[in-house]
Amino acid sequence: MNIKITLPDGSIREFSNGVTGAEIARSISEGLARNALAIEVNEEIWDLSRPITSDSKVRILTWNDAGGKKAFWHSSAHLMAEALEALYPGVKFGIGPPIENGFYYDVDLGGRPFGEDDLIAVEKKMAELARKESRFIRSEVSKKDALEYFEKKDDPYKIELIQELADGSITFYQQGNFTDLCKGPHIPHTGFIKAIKLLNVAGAYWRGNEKNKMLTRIYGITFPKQKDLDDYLLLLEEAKKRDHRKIGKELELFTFSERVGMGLPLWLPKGTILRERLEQFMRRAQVKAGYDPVVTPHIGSKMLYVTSGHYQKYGKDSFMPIRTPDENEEFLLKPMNCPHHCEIYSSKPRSYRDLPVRLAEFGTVYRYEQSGELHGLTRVRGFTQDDAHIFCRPDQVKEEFIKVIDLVLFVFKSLGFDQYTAQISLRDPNDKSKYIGEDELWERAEREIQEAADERGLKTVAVKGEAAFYGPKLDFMVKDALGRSWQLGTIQVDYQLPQRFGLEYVGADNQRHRPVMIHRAPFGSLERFVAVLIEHCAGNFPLWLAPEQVAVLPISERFNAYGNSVMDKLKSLDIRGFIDDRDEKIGRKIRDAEVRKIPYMLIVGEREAMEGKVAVRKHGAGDQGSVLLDEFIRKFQEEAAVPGEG
RNA sequence: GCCGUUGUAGCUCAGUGGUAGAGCACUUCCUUGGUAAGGAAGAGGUCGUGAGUUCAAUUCUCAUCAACGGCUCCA
Repeated sequence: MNIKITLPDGSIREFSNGVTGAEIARSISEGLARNALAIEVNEEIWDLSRPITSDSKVRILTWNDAGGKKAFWHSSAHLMAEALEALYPGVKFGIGPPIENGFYYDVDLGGRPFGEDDLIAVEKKMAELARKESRFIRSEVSKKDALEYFEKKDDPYKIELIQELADGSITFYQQGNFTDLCKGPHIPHTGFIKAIKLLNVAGAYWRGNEKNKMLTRIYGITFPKQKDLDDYLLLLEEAKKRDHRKIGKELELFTFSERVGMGLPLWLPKGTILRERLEQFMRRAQVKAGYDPVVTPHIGSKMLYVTSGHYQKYGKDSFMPIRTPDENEEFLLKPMNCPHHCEIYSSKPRSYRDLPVRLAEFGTVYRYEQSGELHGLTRVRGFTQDDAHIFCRPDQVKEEFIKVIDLVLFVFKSLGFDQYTAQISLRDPNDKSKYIGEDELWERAEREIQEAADERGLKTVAVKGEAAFYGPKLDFMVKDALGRSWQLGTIQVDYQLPQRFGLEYVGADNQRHRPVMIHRAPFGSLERFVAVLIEHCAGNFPLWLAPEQVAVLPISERFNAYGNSVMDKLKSLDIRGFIDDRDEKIGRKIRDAEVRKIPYMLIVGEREAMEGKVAVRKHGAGDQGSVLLDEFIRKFQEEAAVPGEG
């Protein structure tokens, strides 16, 4: 009896019942058969060797498919486990999944320390075992047999896992001398794994629970070709070079001080210029988009947060309240700006004609983050949000969403983030009790967010159950120059705060209505955004953002006077820069300016001084020849224009 | 918060149970040099902080703080 197999191109082929993925691949082409790692069967990923017994829609997966990589790395985790077992008999295994880049395995080495040398030894063993081309053999086992196997092996972690599985759904995979509880899928054999690198070791609690025993987590990555591994290691190196903490130090953008406190960034003069340029850019874009800037204090009465509900939910995780000496009133450092903005909204009666009201503030907020989570500028305890709250009628949500999406995309485009996606976080349809706000409002908002995103051609993934309890949201992810994803801006609908603060407007029907609130922050936080921007452009900021745009470099001290006159002229036009009038040779001055990533160097000597010219050198591009100073300024100002202006 | 690693000059890093060293940066002098490091001299550190062991601690032990790699968390 034959079965019908539908291929990705829509064509349907007949195969005999029990055909395997490997056979289907071979029927398509030898090349595909050689590169095939797994097969997607009706949206499930299977081993290539598993018989298909009913009409199915399939897709052969190779290294170029996410599913193929996943199987590859999952198999690599098993290979690592096999090597570990060979080298350290008695080792016990937790879980070993594939991750975004590679895989890990949590193991219990019985208290034995595990260091660099061990990583290399395991790597070697893995390579040796990979060459054996051991097949990954799937077998279905009964719960009883499964438990028996791991009891004999004395592996408490696997036993715990099996106990939670239903009988009849348990599968083992075996390759070489190693057998593991695993639902698969796996690549055909270990020989595909040609390049192996174990990256690092870290502690991780069994099942992520700190009450449990800490296991040793070994991270690794593998590739089908050595070249791929080399490229990946280069990428890691490049990422290290671009680390915003390193560049931030080198370019004197920001610093931290133990005396000030951890997670509290100090913006140095050059970093402040960068930050203020971004602020100004956003301020102007927001004025154009109909926002009203507001300013609110850094602290607020504890009652404000009791009203907002944040105190109840986060009070124990925030900085302790500040008490006044006389009345013993309590104040909190503000962890967000919305409650203050709600009070601004309710400072006077609002008519439906006034809506939407859009209140924007670069609000600095303070949140107590766990000490282990602090990281450069991306995770800090005090940061400034490019925050705004839109108070609108329910019928305006979609339109406002579209406007915010436009603003966010404008920001991304202006800063060179060409690749982005968005995640729509929706309610968990199985448990609506977790959320506040009326059903119809939710349904409408969720639908309208999707529509708004679609209308703007935004690539979105909708994830159910990820919404905040107070409303659905849209989060933006950008890909940086190295292909890494970062979560930046966010737009959130909120039904809760308007209710808690009793916000109202008078409708056309002369009745009181509750506005909907939209929280949004295109940058997210300036700190985090600057960090991402630094890593994206490797510290080579676009001209309009560069803290130092121009360096004037006199050939010798004899031309310092002319250099100064050039500098004065530039400064009078708000062009940022400095003159390097040190007693150094020109080669040295150029090198120093290049290292500092100054976009333009203006070299001035006898020839330039005579003719009122400057010799232009562009960072990273070299000598551009001499032009009249005015000519340079004209071109410079064109290039340095702030996006969205002029 | 938890586990692990680290902490020496402004930066990057050597080093030692007998109170410290390099390169770059800095200061001064020589040099006035045309597109990525000219030469010389000098200055600079209670070796993260506190305690303990020792005749003697930057070095060994413990505690503490911070950074880093993870885990957990994230309004």
